[in-house]
Amino acid sequence: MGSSYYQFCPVAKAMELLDERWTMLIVRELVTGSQHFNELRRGVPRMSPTLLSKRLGQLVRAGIADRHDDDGDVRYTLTSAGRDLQPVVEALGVWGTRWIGEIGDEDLDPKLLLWDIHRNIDHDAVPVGRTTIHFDFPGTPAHSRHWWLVIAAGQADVCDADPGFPVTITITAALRYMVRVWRGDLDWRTALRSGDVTITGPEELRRSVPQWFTLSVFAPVARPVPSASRRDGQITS
Amino acid sequence: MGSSYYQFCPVAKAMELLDERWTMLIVRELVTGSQHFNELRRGVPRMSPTLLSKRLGQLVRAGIADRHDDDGDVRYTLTSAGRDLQPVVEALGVWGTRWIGEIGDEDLDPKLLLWDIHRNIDHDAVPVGRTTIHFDFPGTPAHSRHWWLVIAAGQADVCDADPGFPVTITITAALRYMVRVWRGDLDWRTALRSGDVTITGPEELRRSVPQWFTLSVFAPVARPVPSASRRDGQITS
DNA sequence: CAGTATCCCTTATGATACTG
DNA sequence: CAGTATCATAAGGGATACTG
Repeated sequence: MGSSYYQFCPVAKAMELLDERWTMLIVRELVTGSQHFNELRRGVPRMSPTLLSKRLGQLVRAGIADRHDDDGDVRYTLTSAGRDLQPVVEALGVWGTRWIGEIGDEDLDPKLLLWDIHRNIDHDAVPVGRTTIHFDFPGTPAHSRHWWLVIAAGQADVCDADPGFPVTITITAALRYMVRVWRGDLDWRTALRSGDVTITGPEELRRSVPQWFTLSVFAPVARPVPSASRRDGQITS
Repeated sequence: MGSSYYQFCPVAKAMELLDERWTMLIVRELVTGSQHFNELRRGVPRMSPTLLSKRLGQLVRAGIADRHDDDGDVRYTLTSAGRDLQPVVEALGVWGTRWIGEIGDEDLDPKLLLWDIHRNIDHDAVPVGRTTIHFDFPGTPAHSRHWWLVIAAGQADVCDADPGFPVTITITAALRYMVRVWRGDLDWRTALRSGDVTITGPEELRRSVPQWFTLSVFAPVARPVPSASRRDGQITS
């Protein structure tokens, strides 16, 4: 539920609804456009379905989301109040981008990365016809090392098994580097020049590959100047 | 600690640090300028000192706050990362102001209201010399019905007992209405005209009283148009 | 697809009292 | 002033299996 702070301050009233674990991530997913239960789940894979269900119920009761059941086709959408949370999500993302650059190994989830990437393909930049991109993350455990992105007809599908189509382009990179590129911590040019990310395939395509992907919306956020001494860090206690 | 979401998304990384109960309220207090432990406590009176202490430690470890101990004089201040949270606090406050207009009786804490008001006196608007404002909240339990604000020499003090000075002005209102004025849900003019708030004292002063107070920073926030049907509400489950 | 049903268990938090 | 110490309770949340 999010128990009360017993304050009339609007920040407190807002946090009563929003400060529970996972809640803002679900709002983020809804802002991003996910609507179906299992679609939402993919954005918060470590959350149990029970808890997701509970949180969605809370968001509906709070007037932030609506549940539409059109004959078995259930969708969750944001209400106007929910849509108005976008600035909050953005402010959080900007802050997180600026001040939490250190990502732990446990945070590097390839499935989540592919899920993000597939939602942000620039279909106008990708060649017409079917394009199959093979991602190879050396250093990542075998079962999640290889991924395929099949792009066709303005649609993109993620596969964790070889779909069998001829591979157009292969992108090879330690998962961490690919994530850094996605987040905008590292730009394509630098990553490619240093060899931390490698693109394999026909010369004439290779150059345009970076344009196929629209990176994280937070990628363009200006990083703080690395001042004299700063302590970064997660809360560890 | 705020356990991990195991996501590289900056929103998730930010919420790992910020989504624990009370944390954003402490950040709000720090943004507002409170520094001393007991000063911070006044802003979060329902929080136990143990928990406040713990949260402050977490904020320090997270690089959001600094603890300065100058010879026993302990102060907490925001780091540059912490100061950069102001947009987040503001976005939350704006959202809360727009979408959570229904304040429960339990949220109407007169002490908190006076504490807020006293921090936001427009000393240039208040008469020179000593000004004593008596707040009377009929309907509020006897022990917290009467409050005094003593303003002098650019300083304001809150008293829950009669300080004995001659009262310059008395403001009488149900606590709820005074809170609504403070939050900007109700403007002075309307409140005075309807009689929900009454100002007693010398005619020439009465008119200027509203100018003495700078209301909540969120008071000017535009409220959403009250559309056809909307369900407001707290999470109640 | 869209959730429920259980079960367990840590831990977060509230309340209160005390200290250098 | 600036916290610690202690304690007990509730509940929040993780894991897993199951259902119409």
